[in-house]
Amino acid sequence: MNKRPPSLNDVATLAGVSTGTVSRAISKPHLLTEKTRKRVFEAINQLRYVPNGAARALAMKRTLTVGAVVPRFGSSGFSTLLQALENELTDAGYTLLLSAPDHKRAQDINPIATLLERGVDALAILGYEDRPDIFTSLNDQGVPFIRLWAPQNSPWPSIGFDEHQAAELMVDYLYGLGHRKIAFIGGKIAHNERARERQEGIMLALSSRNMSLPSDARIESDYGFQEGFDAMQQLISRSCDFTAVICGNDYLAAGAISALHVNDISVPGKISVAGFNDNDFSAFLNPALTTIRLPIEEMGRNAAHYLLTHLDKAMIPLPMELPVSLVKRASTGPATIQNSQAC
Amino acid sequence: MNKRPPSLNDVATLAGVSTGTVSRAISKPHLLTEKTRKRVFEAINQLRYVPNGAARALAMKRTLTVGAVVPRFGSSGFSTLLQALENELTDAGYTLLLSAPDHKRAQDINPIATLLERGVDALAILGYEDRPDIFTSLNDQGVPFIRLWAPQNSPWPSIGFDEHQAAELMVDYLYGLGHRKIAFIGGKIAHNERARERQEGIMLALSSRNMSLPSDARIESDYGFQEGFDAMQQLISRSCDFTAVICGNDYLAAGAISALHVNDISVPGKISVAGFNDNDFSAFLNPALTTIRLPIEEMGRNAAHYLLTHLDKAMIPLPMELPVSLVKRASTGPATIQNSQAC
DNA sequence: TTGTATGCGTTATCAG
DNA sequence: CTGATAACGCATACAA
Repeated sequence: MNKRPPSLNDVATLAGVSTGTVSRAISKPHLLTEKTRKRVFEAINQLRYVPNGAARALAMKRTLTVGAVVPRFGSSGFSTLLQALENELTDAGYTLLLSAPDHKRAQDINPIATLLERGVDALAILGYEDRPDIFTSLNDQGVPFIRLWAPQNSPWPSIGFDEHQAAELMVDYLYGLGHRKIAFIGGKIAHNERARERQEGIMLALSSRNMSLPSDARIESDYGFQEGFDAMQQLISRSCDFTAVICGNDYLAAGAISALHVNDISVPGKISVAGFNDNDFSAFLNPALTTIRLPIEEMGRNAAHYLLTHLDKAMIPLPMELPVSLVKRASTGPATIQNSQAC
Repeated sequence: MNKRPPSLNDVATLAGVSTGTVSRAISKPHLLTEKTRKRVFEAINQLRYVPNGAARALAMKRTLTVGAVVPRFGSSGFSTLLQALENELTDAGYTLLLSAPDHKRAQDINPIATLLERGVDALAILGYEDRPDIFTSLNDQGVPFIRLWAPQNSPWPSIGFDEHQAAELMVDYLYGLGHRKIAFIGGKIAHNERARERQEGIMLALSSRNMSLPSDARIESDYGFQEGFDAMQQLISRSCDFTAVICGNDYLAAGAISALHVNDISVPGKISVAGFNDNDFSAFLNPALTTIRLPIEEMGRNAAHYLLTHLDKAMIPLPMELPVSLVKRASTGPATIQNSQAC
């Protein structure tokens, strides 16, 4: 017979005080006499009392929980982002409710609705570029939220960085090294705003330096080591005369480098490889690779700060005079070139 | 002025029915007349009603939420594991509450307590090898839980795989290739049960084949690309005469391979590299690397199934006659050798 | 099939 | 400083 876990009431009885006192002992200890406080905590420990979050949430109308929805996070830069977000939230006493349905499931269910039902005080959302109605709706409902890794032009509270600038940085760097024929292995842009912006940025940067990206020097593929390997094999077999390759993310880059090695093409001696660094930097610093360090952790931290600020505001019983849609775009540090030390 | 979000009551009034009816319309639609059901849902849509999870949880004594605690998950195999767990739980209508404090924070706070307060129906726990009291306590409290990636000998409901067997597989494979001098770059074993088991397994497998691991052929380092690179540089400079290297995880392996390349040592021509594959397989299949495919996703799926089964049991108003501590160890498929196709 | 009433465990308000 | 007591929003047993 599962005996019901101890409640505030049980603690109160054991300590010989009222429930109100126990509640205060937990949330506002300074309001109690040394003596009663001690009595209460003794009872709490004795019973191994654990507060019931649901009841608290119901009474306080706050759950101390923040929801995050991202498209998949196993092995992608998203996990780094989420980790940073989680760290900051935890420090502030919040917990992260996660929804990361992979592609197939994303259509069936509505992760945001699920999170809202569970009761989150705020939301961090990655993706949904094609669903502006969702943000409007959240705004109408007064749910604090922020878009993660968002496109530059988002009308909603967003955090992100300038992918175009990152692309420019990269092209600049290679140009400075003397490269005039540059190939590009990018991610699929169909349903990926980030991949799209990256490609766009590359094209712009190239053309502004009077270079072009012939179609046989460009490959669009899924992010992945094997895909990068295959793509590079293709590029080689096409024998167009590039001297540098830009890769849409670091998995592609790592794969590409391997392919070059296998073909006995020295890197960066004969061909330079540069890549956007979606994933954890320290774990992936390939000495043969020039990497654009993207401010991903900063993004997570800033997102958390924005949300927490917003939540604290909400705690003060004042109407939030700032319409969410006008909140200034939070910003991260700029992307920077990361030179490998080993080459 | 934040107008209070619509409640069951509001819906009921608008639809001209009672709260009980609305409640049933949502959870047990089949019990209602076509007509009233329709009326109710119209009201729901009109008001954009979203059920209040806290209230529901309070009334039902279940939160439809599962907590997971892992030590850090940005860029590690843990993210793959969590993704698999999340997928399965989502399909079953559950949501994942995540706690992944990095090392520093793990000491300050108690993630498990936090999760329990938030109200989770069950827990999936990775780590805590040195805190048996925690599991005892959870068991006493009747909280369904499972240990993830657990050591073989855990007395609690656990899921994991045989690291020794994986190590043996690896050594076997290299032995079959003719290697007799094998080096090992492993993770730090101090606070990492998995790293410890891996090293142990390697040692056992080697000695059972009359090979040894001289101390200058063994390096213990943090998991990471750069660390693997550095470790391999060291091994090379020590000029001991190994012909193969086993790496504790794939970051180390990737770094090691890079170092070999930089030193113009052909892989696997001159030196073979093999590594445990903690991370997402498809993203990391390095053609120059022989990899032990670890059943990580299976682990996540099985963990979810175990928990869900346990939860369903709990839904049936029967006492759980099975003491948790005697539940059979769930198992995953065996680890398998993954040959690279490109070499 | 639907309505009514009570309980779930806390917090918060208001007296004392 | 502490004790009653009324919400909080929903599920459910029971009554109609």
